[in-house]
Amino acid sequence: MRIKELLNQRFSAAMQAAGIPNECSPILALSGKPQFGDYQANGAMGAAKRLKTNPRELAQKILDNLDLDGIADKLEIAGPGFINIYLSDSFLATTLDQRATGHTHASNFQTIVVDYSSPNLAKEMHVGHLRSTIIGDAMARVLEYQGHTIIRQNHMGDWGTQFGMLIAELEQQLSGGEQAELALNDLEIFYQQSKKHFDEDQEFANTARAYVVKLQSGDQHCRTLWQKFIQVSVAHNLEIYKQLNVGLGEKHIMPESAYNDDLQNVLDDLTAKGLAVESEGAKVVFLEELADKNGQPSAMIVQKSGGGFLYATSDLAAMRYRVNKLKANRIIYSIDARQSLHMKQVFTAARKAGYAPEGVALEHHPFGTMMGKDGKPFKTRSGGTVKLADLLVEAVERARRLLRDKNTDLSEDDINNIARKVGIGAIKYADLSKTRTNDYIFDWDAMMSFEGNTAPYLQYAYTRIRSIFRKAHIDPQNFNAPVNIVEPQEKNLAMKLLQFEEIVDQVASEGYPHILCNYIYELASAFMSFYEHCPILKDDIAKQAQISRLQLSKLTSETIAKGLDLLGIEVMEKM
RNA sequence: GCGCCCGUAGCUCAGCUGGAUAGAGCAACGGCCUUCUAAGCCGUGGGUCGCAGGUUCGAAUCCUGCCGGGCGCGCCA
Repeated sequence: MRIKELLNQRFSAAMQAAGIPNECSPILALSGKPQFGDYQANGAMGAAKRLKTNPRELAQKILDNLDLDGIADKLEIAGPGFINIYLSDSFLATTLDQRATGHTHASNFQTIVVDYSSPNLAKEMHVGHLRSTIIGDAMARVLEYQGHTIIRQNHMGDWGTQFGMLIAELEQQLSGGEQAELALNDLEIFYQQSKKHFDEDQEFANTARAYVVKLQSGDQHCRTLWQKFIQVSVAHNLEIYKQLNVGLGEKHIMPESAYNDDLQNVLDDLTAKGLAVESEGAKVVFLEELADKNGQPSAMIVQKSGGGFLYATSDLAAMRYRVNKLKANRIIYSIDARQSLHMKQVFTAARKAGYAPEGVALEHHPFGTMMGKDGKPFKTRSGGTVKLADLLVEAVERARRLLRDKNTDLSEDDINNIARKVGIGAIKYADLSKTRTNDYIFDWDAMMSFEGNTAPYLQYAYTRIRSIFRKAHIDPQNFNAPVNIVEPQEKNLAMKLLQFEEIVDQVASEGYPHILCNYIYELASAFMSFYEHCPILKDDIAKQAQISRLQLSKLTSETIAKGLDLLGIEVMEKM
């Protein structure tokens, strides 16, 4: 049950009964301070302005018509017309008791395409791919949890100009007796060698250019070399996803090349509809909807003067596929904020061309850049791009060192397993916990200090609870007891527990995972405080209080684990 | 030139359709381990919310203009 929703309904009914027009919302919010109750309704003031009456009198009129029997045990009007709501302990306890093991699904199921990660296969994945990958994955998990049908789409870049260069390089190395596996052992080095040849060797460059054309027109020789390369690169990416605990696999790959045969069709269609016109030798879609102040329409090139297609074209082809074949109701693009204009263009063109009818929601979920401690884009000490694989290895290694320093009870196997979950979790959480639209500073020391708002703090809260149950020889899965709220820490924890579903709803609709992070952190903090103040297994604890506290602990552990799971972060029994 | 985003405590960040005295963490300082894991808890200090106007009962939040920073703008993806 969503408490806010319940209060909203009750207040709306009361406002209607008080003769307040429906457009006026009760404006319910959590109270910022204990002296203002648990929740507050701030709608009386706005409604009073509209009706030109006294806000406090109107608030009283709302209260006269309000039925919160068994929910709140105190209501008060404060300040200019705030209504403060004090929830009753028994209501919170009963609501927690009634909380089903499952959860409330979304009321209207949708088919949602989430386009994320989408690395370029020409090189190894680097830190620039991290945000799309983990933010998109978190969204997919959240929406899946709500019961929607989620189709993950990994729009891998396997079709650019650079592939001519890469297969020419591969051909040369293979003809020199090199094994493909060995040549492609380090994709980054391979790319650099290839680029060097391309820049320094005229003949090689010509071959490379010719190979792009041959590849795209289906030449078998080029196709075979290309597949060899793609295979290795894809395997590398899949390994990264596994390391990251990201739900992307082989079946989610829908690379650019898959749309190759449809690009001409898209262009023909755009031309037939009068959307694509010739301009300076290229085919361009001019969008008046995105015109600047001077009336200059925004231009999106869909075919180069040489005849080649661009990513705008394949994005439109992908859009048609997702709407027509995948039957998407909502399409989410987890893509860098720097591509905002491009996304706007694609969306606008897709609407005009009828590829995405109004009923299909198109959402660009942009994110900022990962910065170093110096505030400039995150690079290695020598100034190169940081490979994702290296980043993950370092995270796990740092976590392992920390575990060794802190604890000697754990076996080597335990340490390795926990270090992976802690290290990877720390990286993901550090990213997901920041507002995604802003740039953020990547700071090893901050995220690995494991203090405050970090993944390890949340994981630690979880292990503390598991430890209690181990000590009590109780299997939490089979444990169930009525909640009884006495202490303020118990109430605070109960309140937080009951907010989980509405937080998930918010993340699902708005697409900001940091809201969920903040919530889990507040929940874990509430538990830590409860843990310190409300002993559970001590001898002098009354049976009723003990089982109630065990129940609160159990619900907390489940909620933390589920919340972290929606973010793609794992928990462990000990740490 | 045009367009988008950002500016909140020393640092990193929250701040929920405009709400009450702007909140966390880190760092600093002071307490709490023979008692369920101290990766923890409790407390103290620290902010002209970039600047100036405007809208109103009320503005970090909305509008306008400046200042400062980042990014993008037809043949790369």
